[in-house]
Amino acid sequence: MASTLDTVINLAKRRGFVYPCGEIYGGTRAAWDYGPLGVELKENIKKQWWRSVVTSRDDVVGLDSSVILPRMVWVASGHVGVFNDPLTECLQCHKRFRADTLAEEFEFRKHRAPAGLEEIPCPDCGTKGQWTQPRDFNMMLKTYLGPVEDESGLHYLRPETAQGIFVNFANVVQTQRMKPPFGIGQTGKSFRNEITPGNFIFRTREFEQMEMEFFVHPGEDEEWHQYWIDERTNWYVDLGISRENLRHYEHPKEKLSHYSKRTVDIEYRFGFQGSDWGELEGIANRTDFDLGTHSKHSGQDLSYRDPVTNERYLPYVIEPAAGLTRSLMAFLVESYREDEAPNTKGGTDTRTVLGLDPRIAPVKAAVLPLSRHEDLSPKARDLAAQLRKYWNVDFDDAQAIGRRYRRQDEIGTPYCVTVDFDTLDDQAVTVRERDTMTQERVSLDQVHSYLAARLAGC
RNA sequence: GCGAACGUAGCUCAAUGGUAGAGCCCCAGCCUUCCAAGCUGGUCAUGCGGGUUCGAUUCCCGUCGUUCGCUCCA
Repeated sequence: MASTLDTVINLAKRRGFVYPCGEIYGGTRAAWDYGPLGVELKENIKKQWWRSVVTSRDDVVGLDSSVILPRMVWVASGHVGVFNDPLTECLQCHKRFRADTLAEEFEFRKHRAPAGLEEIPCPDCGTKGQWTQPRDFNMMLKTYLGPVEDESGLHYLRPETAQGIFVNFANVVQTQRMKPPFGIGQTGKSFRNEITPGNFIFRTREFEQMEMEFFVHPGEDEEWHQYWIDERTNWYVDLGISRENLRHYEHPKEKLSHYSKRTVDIEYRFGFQGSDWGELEGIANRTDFDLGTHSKHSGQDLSYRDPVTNERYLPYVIEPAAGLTRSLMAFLVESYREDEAPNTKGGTDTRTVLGLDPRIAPVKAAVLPLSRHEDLSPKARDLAAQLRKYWNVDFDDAQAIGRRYRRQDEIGTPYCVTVDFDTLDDQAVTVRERDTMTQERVSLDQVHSYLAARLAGC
């Protein structure tokens, strides 16, 4: 019995949401391309995020910074140090460990130092000193700028979009006259050399983020942290994720990232094998770490002076950092359902439906002539062309009408507009709603306003 | 990256050291056709590269990919 997750992955590939990258050459590991429907869904989610976090607020502005930043940015942020893990492997059981923590723990237990790897037994199988040469695993993708491939041209692709925001903090404060509490939002690609990518589009080396850095007075960080945890959770709920499939995960103190004082993840019940839950978004209190470290390394004072109180301080940062492609996967899993629907033979059939919120549905409406007929198809094409000025609209006159409804249900199209033989007389069409399967007769010149009322916010 | 298992149409599954089949999907046609109907016809596959062999999808090697584990995280 295939899990819902498997079924959804299958649907995503079959209907043109997601394709394996470079498939005709055998594919490339953990990279996926977004097909015609996938890119619509992805852009719609991004648009809703941008609207919710940036443009609908007077205290957040947007930004689009470079993927490749000066190398010093990553030295200052700690990524060059922290993302460099020397790993060693037990030759006996092939388990991998960080060489430095292995040595530290061993020394701690034995109360003596320093320990070489040759004295350390494998924590898993106990074999002593059978280790491979420790090798650096740098999580950042490298590239070389300029014609000569040497150290001077070494740059990194960003592992998070956040740093582009921090290094532009002073620019935004100055040019937009922003005062804390305020935020800077950004969406875009990030890159991490994950050791183990997988779970479909859940963990890929190239991925898309929706991040916002919210700068607050150091005394107000904890309230704002909670505010954004609630705000972001509600966003998922508003777009159709049920609360019981969401949970918060509080990072234990000892496992926090190097920059974080407190981090809470919003997790979704994906239904992975092993553990059901997977992270959608991390909401971190990054304190003044980033502005502080960039002040130090750049020599530019990034503190903020309050014009009223004259207080000068380094703002604390609350960061809701969401994975766009992860949420796309969550919306697919959440909206997938199989209904029983009556068929022409008096029995019932299984109807596959993506119950996507109209705001993120890839196709907003499909125009379907009842049959491929010389009087119907052109009329339907005209209507589709009109509606296409406002939304992404499909036209389909192939095969039986019932089959076409089902095809649209499967990709989450909220409305189907059917042109039939009565249309030729009464100048009206049938509008069928996806979830209720109810039908309403709407005159041709009213179709746009009828749909506009129901597709508000799209 | 390492270890293990697995790679046959878009999907689900057959078969075989000697012409690779089916169902579903898809496409075209018929039908004044409102929920995957019917009828007729059609497209599409042994991941890739070597080797053994008269002949390899089948056996062997490599590679790429998938899944699970180690690790990391949006």
